[in-house]
Amino acid sequence: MTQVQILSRNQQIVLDIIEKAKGPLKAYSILFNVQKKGINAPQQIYRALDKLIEMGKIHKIESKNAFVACRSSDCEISKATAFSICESCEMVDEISDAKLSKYLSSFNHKKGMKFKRFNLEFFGLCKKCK
Amino acid sequence: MTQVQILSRNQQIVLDIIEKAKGPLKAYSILFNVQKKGINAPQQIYRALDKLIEMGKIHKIESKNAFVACRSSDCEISKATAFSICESCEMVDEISDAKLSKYLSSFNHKKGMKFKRFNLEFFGLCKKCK
DNA sequence: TTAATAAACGTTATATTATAACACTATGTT
DNA sequence: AACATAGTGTTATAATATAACGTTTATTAA
Ligand SMILES: [Zn+2]
Ligand SMILES: [Zn+2]
Ligand SMILES: [Zn+2]
Ligand SMILES: [Zn+2]
Repeated sequence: MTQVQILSRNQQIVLDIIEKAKGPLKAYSILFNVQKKGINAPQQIYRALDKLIEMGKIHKIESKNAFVACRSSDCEISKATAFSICESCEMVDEISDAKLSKYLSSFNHKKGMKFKRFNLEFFGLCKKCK
Repeated sequence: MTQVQILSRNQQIVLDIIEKAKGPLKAYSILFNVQKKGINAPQQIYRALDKLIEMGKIHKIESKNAFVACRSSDCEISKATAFSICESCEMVDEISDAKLSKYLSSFNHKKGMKFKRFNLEFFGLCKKCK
């Protein structure tokens, strides 16, 4: 019974912007885009971002300090994320590959760690930029 | 014929600190540690860090904005990096697993990207913290 | 060896990313 | 109503990173 998540006003505003964007968005660029809607401070953005990440609605691209909407509906609360990132045009694409995900999820480091989560970022040139 | 890399003064100072550290170091914590050696500005740290990363002597842990020394001598110029990160004690351990590395290096995203590089970060609890 | 080129350095200033702290408001439960 | 929880708005500040400029040192090649 997956309950429909109800978003707060600010969360919805921030999510809308990220979902409409063609590429990853930075927190302060989101902020500038929503000032007309009465959001004035970074805190309001970062709070919304945190919650949206928790819910798995968006992901943070760590190497870019930027945020993208989750495109894979089966992406279980951001526990296993993979992205391809173009080093030329900055395009980011979420990778949903069941085999990859399974392979990594079952990977256990020898030294005694049991992983709860991973994030994988591939870098290269996209089709367009190649 | 792998030539011995000669490091500049500042690069050597920064590398020494990172290599001696038990865990990942932040740029500004490196800075505070080397002020006695006459390094006064963030630029000097960041420049050294950039070069050391290029050389594959250190890696950046993207999710922490912190830097660790490379422990795997065969880590080819930071093209294929994987880490395990403890969410409790902040410990970071570089993973050298030939199979994993091979698997990921040969992974090609469907949408036409040919990857040059990847970075993988696993999160969980280390032996000690479990 | 000297001129040219590239790499590293030192410094000041500034941009970018992120969090702390506090008072207030809305919402749902007992 | 009393309480707890989540969200909001705001001001201030911390932490991370780069721009720009001029100088110095090392490397190369004429
Ligand atoms: Zn996702
Ligand atoms: Zn591209
Ligand atoms: Zn390495
Ligand atoms: Zn630990």
